[in-house]
Amino acid sequence: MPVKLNHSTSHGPESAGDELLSFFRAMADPSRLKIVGLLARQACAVEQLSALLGIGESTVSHHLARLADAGLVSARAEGHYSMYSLHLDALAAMARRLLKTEQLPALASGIDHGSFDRKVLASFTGPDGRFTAFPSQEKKFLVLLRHVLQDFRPGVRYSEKKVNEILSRYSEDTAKLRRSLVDFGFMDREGGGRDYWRKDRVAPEARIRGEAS
Amino acid sequence: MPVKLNHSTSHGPESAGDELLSFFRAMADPSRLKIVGLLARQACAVEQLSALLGIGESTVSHHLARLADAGLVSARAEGHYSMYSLHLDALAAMARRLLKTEQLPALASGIDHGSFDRKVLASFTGPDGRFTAFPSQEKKFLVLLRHVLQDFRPGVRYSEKKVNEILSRYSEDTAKLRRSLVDFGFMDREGGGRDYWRKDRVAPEARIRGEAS
DNA sequence: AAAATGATTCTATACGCATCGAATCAATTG
DNA sequence: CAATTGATTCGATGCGTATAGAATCATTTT
Repeated sequence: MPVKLNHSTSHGPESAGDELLSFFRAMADPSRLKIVGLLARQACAVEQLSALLGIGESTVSHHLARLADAGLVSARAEGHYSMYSLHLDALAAMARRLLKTEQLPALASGIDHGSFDRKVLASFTGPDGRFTAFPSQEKKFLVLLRHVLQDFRPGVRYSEKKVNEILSRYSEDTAKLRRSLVDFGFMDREGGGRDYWRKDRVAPEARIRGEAS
Repeated sequence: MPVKLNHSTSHGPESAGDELLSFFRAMADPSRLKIVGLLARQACAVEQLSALLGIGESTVSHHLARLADAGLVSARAEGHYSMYSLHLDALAAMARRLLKTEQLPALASGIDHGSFDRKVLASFTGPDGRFTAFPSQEKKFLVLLRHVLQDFRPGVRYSEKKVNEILSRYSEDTAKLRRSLVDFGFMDREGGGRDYWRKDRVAPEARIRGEAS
């Protein structure tokens, strides 16, 4: 008897795509696809499906159990037989999920979006925290810039001397870092370089704290 | 470089569900589902996906090749990178297919719908072609009735004597066969059993030939 | 009650494939 | 040109699972 399991009982970090995953795995088999096709026309018993597909009854039973786990079919006893029927609504629900493209990124939930940055930083910083080199790839260079930017507080004005002091923690080439921070829009300046400040690229509530280093 | 293959070039008995099958198999993996989720937001390079997913670059390359085979992603060279992007339209096309329930039975194309009948006949007929027993299951008994019905021509009237003669090829219990043929609507009769004829359950063009056995 | 039958479970077995590491390729940077 | 780097391919390994057959269970028929 196929166990009915749904209602993800929240006993762990159930990813948003887990339901979709079991759905796809249930459909990712030629025999099961044919079973779905046959059950779409009419409910069938195991024996009949076995004859139609040309595979053993035990195999069919196994496939049906798998489809039932995904909530796609269910059996009801009818006389001596157990007739399996397709749940068209469940199938349609999954299909509609795929059409809502705006919530497709939820499939990537549980992804650590900082892991790439961390990997890049690990490659280009020594054990003292200073940069060993500047990556040639712009995408990775931006990672370094965002990293040094964290030493500047939003809403605080820094003199060029102070900026260089902070940047010198990471590299001797403070000029390149300073210029790049402005070029890529991470910082802005006034008076031809007298004052620098971090441009607001951060969530509003993070601006409350006004401390300077 | 992922090869672009579509337009099923009709080089064989391509089952209607083959496209769907490769689609499902492409999506039936947790890593690939996450890749789809990430690419739904923005195009990515292999290196970045590898870092985000925490799996090797070679593995990611393999997964992307699989998704590309299913027509779900494609790569375009951008500088030194090859940026992979998602084909939202292909994904939507598959989803819409699942919603058209009336053509779901096409998934079972290539199924021999007579195999069940043949199996039943083989179980209940001896080498001489006569029935060894009557199946107790109604569904199987109907198979036998349809079988003997083929010895009667549409549009021809048979006397009860002639009917019994034909039925006696299969079983001594001609009365049960004759009565069942009428009860289940395969044949009709007139004059309280004087004349019998096959009821028209067959395609119209098959009625043209009027021969009697 | 005994026999038959449809279905499920159990046990192997074999194939597919996800994964990694190494080798290779291609393009860029120095 | 040499070195680096991103990407792909290749070889090997381990896990998952599709499948068949035997055993078991439950129901029905005789």
